[in-house]
Amino acid sequence: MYRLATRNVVVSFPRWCSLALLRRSPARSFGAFRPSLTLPYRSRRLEQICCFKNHKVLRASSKTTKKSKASNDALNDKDLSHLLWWKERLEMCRKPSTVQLVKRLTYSNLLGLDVNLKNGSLKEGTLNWEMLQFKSRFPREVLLCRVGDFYEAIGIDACILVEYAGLNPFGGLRSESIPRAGCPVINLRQTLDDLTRNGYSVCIVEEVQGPTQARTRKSRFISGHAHPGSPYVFGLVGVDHDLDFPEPMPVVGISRSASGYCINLVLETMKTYSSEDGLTEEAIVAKLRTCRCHHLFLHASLRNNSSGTCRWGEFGEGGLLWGECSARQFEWFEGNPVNDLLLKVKELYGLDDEVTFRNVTVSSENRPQPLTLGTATQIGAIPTDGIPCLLKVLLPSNCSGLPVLYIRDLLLNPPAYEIASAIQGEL
DNA sequence: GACAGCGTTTGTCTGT
DNA sequence: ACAGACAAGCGCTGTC
Repeated sequence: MYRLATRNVVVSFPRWCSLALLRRSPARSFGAFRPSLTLPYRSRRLEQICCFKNHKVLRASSKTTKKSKASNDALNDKDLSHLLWWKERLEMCRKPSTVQLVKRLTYSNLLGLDVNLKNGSLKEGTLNWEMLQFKSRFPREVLLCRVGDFYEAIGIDACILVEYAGLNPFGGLRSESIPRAGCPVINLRQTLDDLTRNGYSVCIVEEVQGPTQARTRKSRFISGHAHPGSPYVFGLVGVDHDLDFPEPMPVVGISRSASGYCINLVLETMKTYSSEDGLTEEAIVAKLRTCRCHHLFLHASLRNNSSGTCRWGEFGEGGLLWGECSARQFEWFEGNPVNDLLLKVKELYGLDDEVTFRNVTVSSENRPQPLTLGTATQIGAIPTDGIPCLLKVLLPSNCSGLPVLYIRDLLLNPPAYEIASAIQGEL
């Protein structure tokens, strides 16, 4: 018995390692992304890792331990950062059924599958293994895999589906199987809307249509992605049905420069980016509050305040921006505020390094400064309790959608005088 | 190896 | 009118 346990300790080390590292994650952390977990750091945690008791692993047979090892071989530092990212999101799940499902996860592979549970096999050639390959290509997207008349998700993705798409777990909560959930093909649009509305990107895997040889699985391929502000199109647009394209949601990066605060907006769908520098803290908070962003990245330069404490938000400076950001999900990034943000976007959307983004920054010469938060609030350009909404007064009651956003954007970011005159002339 | 059973959602059918 | 069974396609599991 002792020999078996000892053997499990050695063989299962990678799994324990990842689990122990994940357990160090604080209960509440604003920066979802952490720099790579370095090897020296791993060494320092070795003692804790070896003392970490996982009775489930100790109970496992040598056969299942072998399965665990197989699923861990490919787990690297980057995968760990992705798993940390998912773990933080899963900790926010509140539905009782989701909470129960999350307990069945192990963070030893990108899908969070416990290979010791029923249907948890990651053996090469199985559907789970194939889904893991797809997941590793887009680790921060929810993976929906077409299986017959359903789109199915397993592990972490199934938990997200249950929490945000209102689906029921496969086999209910009594099942001793891995978390699984799915929606019928006809409900894909609704499910994608639910996920993207909650800020998640989705990777959709289709199966090749047509007959297959007996006792062989269908071939599958990634047919597309759905992002917040960028709908999934493949197979959803019919001859008699128009797809409603929402306003694109940018990835936003905020940094500090010698001339003030800087905001960089990247639109993946358009492959464009724009930068605005020299903003006051109030102006950048106003921009943040009026911009629905897909992902928010904060540059390390924000942490180096003039007090020299490296504690952002302390002693007032940056406090307003900190208050705005701390209520949101964000990640820290370092390096060049533009180039490294673009790298993050490529990583996020699974784009090749060769993909280029066009700079569409509009020159701020001869252009009025954008409204500060205080002004925008007082005139009712930003919805505020007790202050009438200016846009509702200016525009007809039946006016909604893009026109409202356009006018609001004009108010918050006044164009150059000649452009403003031209717009006035047209009206 | 062959085969039955199971299962996400939802519309349809059947029985009470 | 209502409740329950069933089907859809696929892959996995368990049994023989």
